[in-house]
Formats: sequence, C-alpha cells, structure tokens
Amino acid sequence: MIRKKQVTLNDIAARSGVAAMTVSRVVNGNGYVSEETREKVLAAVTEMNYRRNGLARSLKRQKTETVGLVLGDLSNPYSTELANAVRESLSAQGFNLFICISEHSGKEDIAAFEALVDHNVDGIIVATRSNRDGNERLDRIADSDLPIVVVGRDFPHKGVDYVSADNFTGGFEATQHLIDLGHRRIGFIGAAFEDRHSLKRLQGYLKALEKHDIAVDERLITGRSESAADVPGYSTEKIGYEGMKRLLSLPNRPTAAFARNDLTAFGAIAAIKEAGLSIPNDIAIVGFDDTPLASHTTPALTTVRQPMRLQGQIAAEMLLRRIRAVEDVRREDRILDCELIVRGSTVAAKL
Amino acid sequence: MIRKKQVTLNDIAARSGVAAMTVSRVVNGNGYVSEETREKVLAAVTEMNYRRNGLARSLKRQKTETVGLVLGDLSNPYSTELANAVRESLSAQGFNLFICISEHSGKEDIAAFEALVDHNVDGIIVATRSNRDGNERLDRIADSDLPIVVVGRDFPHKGVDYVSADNFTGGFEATQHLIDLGHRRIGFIGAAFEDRHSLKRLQGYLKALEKHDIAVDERLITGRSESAADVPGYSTEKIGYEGMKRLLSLPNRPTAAFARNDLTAFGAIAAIKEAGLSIPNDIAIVGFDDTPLASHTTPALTTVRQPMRLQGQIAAEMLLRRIRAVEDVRREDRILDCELIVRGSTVAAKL
DNA sequence: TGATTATGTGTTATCGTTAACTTATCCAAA
DNA sequence: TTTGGATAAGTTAACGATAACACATAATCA
Repeated sequence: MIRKKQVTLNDIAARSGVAAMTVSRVVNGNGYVSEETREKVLAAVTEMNYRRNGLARSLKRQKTETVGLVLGDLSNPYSTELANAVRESLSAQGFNLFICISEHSGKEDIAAFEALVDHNVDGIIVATRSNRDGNERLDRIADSDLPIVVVGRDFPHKGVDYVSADNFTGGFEATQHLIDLGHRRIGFIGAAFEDRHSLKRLQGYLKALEKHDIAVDERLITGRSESAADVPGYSTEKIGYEGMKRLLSLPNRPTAAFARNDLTAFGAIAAIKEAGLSIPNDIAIVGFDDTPLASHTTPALTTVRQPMRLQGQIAAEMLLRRIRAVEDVRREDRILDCELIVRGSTVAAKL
Repeated sequence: MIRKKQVTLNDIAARSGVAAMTVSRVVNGNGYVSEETREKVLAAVTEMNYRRNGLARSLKRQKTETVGLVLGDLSNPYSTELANAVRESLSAQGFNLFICISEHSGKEDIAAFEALVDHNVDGIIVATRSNRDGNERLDRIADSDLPIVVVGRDFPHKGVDYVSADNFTGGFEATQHLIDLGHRRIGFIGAAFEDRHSLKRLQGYLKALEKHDIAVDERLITGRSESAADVPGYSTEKIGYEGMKRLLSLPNRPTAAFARNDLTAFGAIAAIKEAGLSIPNDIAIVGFDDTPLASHTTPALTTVRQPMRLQGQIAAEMLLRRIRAVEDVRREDRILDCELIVRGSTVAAKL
C-alpha cells in the first residue's frame, strides 16, 4: 500500500514562500519571526496538515525527551501505581514515557533495554527483578553514560541511582509480627530459586527467624518452580496458591506464612480456604504492598505498606536530574520506610 | 555532564579502513562482504563498542519496526494479558512494543497518540475506552494511513480494524443468568456517565431487562462520579465498593448486581460483606473478565470469561497485516465469543 | 572466448530537521 | 553620522544511517 508521503518542512516552506528554517522557527516558537510570516506559515501548516518528524528532530537535537520504563510483573498493582506516578511526574516536565514489559527473563530485560536504547531515549527507569544477564547489559548501558534509575532494588554502578522501599526491614517486621504473635513455624511464599539472594524480603524473614533462634526449615520456603516462567498467563496468585498447597501438604504444616506480596497472599488465602482451614486461626497470613484489595479480603489482609507512588515520583526526579545534569552527577539512593498494617489475617498462635 | 560522544559508522569505517557503507553491510548482515573485511569490521565494532543509531536508521529506512500500545486501566488483569499477548506476537516478528498509559481522559489519549506518532511507530493498537477527543484525534491519525487497530471496542473508520469480545452478548447473558435465577431488581455497577453510550456491557444488561419486561431503574445503575478520575491511585475496586454501598443504601435494594468487570465486582463484594450481608443469598454478583482471582474469592465469582490473550494475538496480527500491506487493506473486525462461568456468587433469588 | 552473472567495495545523495552562521534592515543611542 | 543591538530571514552543514548506483574483479556459462 502506498502510504501518503509525509509533509515536510520544505513543503510548508515552498507553499508559504519562505525558507525551511523559518518554518522550523514558527513551528518551534523560537527565534525571530514576523507576525505576518508566522501567520502565513501557520496557515500552510494547517492546510497541509503538517506534523514535524520526531525522528529527524531527535536525530538533530540529540535528545528525544522520552524516557523508558521497564516493568516486570505488570499485573501487580505496584507496577500500575509506579508507572502512573512516573508518567505524571515526567509529563509535567514535558517528557514522554514508553513502557516495556519484561515479565520473566534476562533475555526479555535485554530486549527491552535494547529497544529503548535504539530509540535513543534520554533515560531508563528499571523496575524488574535483578538477574545476571539483565544486570550485565544494564551495566554496559550505564557505562555509556545513559541516565539510569533502578526502582525496588539496588544496583551497584556509580552512574545508577536507585530508590526502593525498605524491603529488608519490611520483611523483618512482617515476620517479627508473626513471631510476636507466638508463631514459630512460619512459611515464606514466593521465593523462586533464582532470587533467593536478591530477595530482600526473604532476607528480612530469615533475619527475624535468626534473631529469635528459630531454625530455618527450607521446606517452608516455597516459590515458583523454574518452569512456571514459561507458562503464558501464569499469575502471581497461582504461585501463592500452589506454594501454600505445598506448605499445607507438609507433615508439620506452618501456623503462619509471609507472602512476598499481596497477590501471592491472595493465592495463598484461596488455597487455605479450599483446604477447609480458617484464616487466621489455622494459618495466619501477612502480605506485602497493601494493594487496594488487601483491605477487602475476608479476613482483611495484614500486610506491609510500601509507598508506591512516592517511589515513582522519586525515580522520575532522579532520572530528570541526571538527564539535565551539566556536570557529573553523584550517585544517589533512597530507601523508603514501610509500614506494617495489621488487619484480620493475623492472630496469636494457638498454643 | 559531557556524555560520551557516540561511536558512528564512520568511526568504525575509519578504524577498519573501509567505507561506512561496508560497515553498514556488515552490521546489518546484508549485501556482499568478504570474510576478511567482515572480521576486520567486527573487530573494530567490538573494540569501539559500536551500536548503531536507531534514530538515523529509522529516518533513512522510513520505518521503526516498533508498535505502540495505548492502554487504559493498567491495573486490570485484562490489560496485562492483552499487553503480554501483543508483545509476544510482535516480538516473534521482530517488532518492539512500546506501551503508553492513558487512564482517564481524552487528553491523555491524545498525548499518548502524539508521543507514538512523533516516534514514527509503524502502527498503533488502541485499548482505551472510547471518548470524543480521543476518537477525533485517532480519526485524524487513521486518515494519514498509519496502521491502527482498536481492541475491546469498535471504531468507525475504514482504515481501522478492531477486535473485541462480544461485550454486548456477555452483558446480556450475565443479566439473563440473574433473571433466570429469579432476580428482578438487578443493579449495574461501574457505568460512568460518560460511557453510558459506549458501554456495550451496560447495553446488554438493558437489553436483557427489556426482554423480560423489567423496568429500568436508573438508581440501580451506578458508577464512578466525575471527580474520581482526578484522584491519583483511585482504583477500580473502589468504584465497585462505593457503587455497591450506594445500592445498599437504597430503600429497596437490589437482590443481584452485574459489575462491569471483576475488579469492580471485588469491590462490590467487599461492600456487601462489610454491610454484614451474605453473598449470594442477600445479593448475587456477576463480574466480567474471569481474572485469576475470580475463582479464588469467597464465594467464587460468577463471571463472563472473555478471551484476553486471543484478542491481543489477533490485534497484533491485524496490525502487522496492515503494516506489511503493499496495497490497500480492507477493514476487518472480529467479535469474539464470551462464556458465562457460573460459580458461587450467584444463586436463585429468595422469594 | 566473449558474454553473463556473482561478488566485493566505494561514492553520492538523501531521510527531515535544526544549530550555527550570514545577510540585511531598522531604530536608537553616542 | 556612526555604531551597534534587536529583529527578520536565508544559507549551509550537519545529525548517523542506508538506498541506489557505479565500478571493479572473479567465476560461470554458452
């Protein structure tokens, strides 16, 4: 199909009898242009339905005024809030936001990074889980001085800022809360093999157990099996559901569990109910995030609230700071406090 | 900050003692290049850490191999599934996907369209709700022959394909199901003023009432108030929650309600439980989408399942067909069947 | 053997825009 | 009158890549 040939500055220039540069000045509203010429040009612009070519413009100006956001786990309300906050902050400053999804693998991370770099975005905000291949590529991109900010985790590169909730302390407090209630067999739901090391919430859980001299039982730590990543539409809820089923099938099942996030907790809750057990009496549950639904489950979910919008705002600010910087920027990192929200899903352990 | 000057084809050419064109051939793997030259060039490429400039490439080639997806309501699992399916289909064909969010207004729709058009995407998939300003702009873009596909609704333009679930029939069957169970006072939750006309699910609801000679009670149709759009973090659940609260406060409250989607239904369920009423005995609830959580609520949610991934796949195929078309493409539309999934949240009305 | 095709590489022009520079006019201050 | 800043517009040369063409030389075929 023969697409309509796009109208260029030169077409407008020819039509209105001025130089292309003058048209450019009118369109961009900079430089000196007489009122008379401006109107003439504007008329031609409207008549010919001209729209400037962003590619050419960006190529020449060496900037796109566009930022990329790489999200893992789109379905998590955390991502939604984050993306919205980022977008709002950026658009207030005249920047566009393009989102790329990378749900499962380092390969997808890399594909997303490359797509963004290829389009010469002015900066990238990364909110995927840490993984080797992805980190390696990100490192190379950061080396090239492209502004990068990482959200929800850290990233060891002098040119990369990060903002995150205090997942470690959050995980610690969630577990501490269960311990305080008298629980001793406490499960952790949602730790895939590959993120045992990077998962701060898990580390907080382990730390709390350690502090109270509770031995770690590996069978109580459960998560997605390797293959789940490949199943399209495999949801976080399902991970929680299956994880809890596994915990329930243990000879000596836990009396409480901490789920890596609310969605996982919802799945776990479903599994518990399905088994005919009661929450919180048979099993207490703590989630993480405080998503909108958390207060609406029965019983309402005890969870760790993290500031989602704030992380997005800060990430956007950090990135803009780098984009606009004239001289070298010192690395910045922000760890934001979480807050334990106690609701009905946790109660003192039966003795 | 002085960013590293980017390495260009010419730098590589100079370094390896060949013409820029030869480097281009090596990098793109087309045209004839001797093995010897190829290696020499590749060595230089690695040494100098060259990456081609996508902007320049796209400008010259007049295509970006990138597609934009405009999503409303990111938090809905429907969007997640759709986006993933689209991305998978596209990336299998070597296309990148950039997602833009437009949660509330025509203004945001327009901003998203412009951002994408400015970046010369090869096509756009639109999955936002219909609204006047957005439609108008989309119409103009379609006039310029940019391939466009609309998902989840229709769009009257000869150059725009669409794929959608059969929302009308879905809404009809959901309501019919409630009527079959003996319900006569049936609420509808989630119809904002501005989409009364475009909301096919509502129209299906109205049609079912009409068929059974049940008078429409406007007070039973409830949704987000105008202002809610401006509240950041305002969730769909909340709309359902508040909508149901309003229904419950009616002098003669309904015995059943059909929610525009599952999230709205979850909110409604929360409101019912909070009021100390029972589902489905006091109030029966039907949702729409069959999101992962729907089968996990208590009681499990009766809902209308729509094919989410399939819509994404079809949308991607439709768009690629247009992008690759050599001659004019005839408009295509697909309406996909939905399926009523009866679970525990609906039961015969008490007499 | 001469003609033809395949292979390898370079040159030029261009994609559409804008930064930087140049030219020209006008008016006010010195 | 001269100088010079503000205003108004045009010219040129990129930004970085590649399509199109040209020109070799080598391999193949009639």
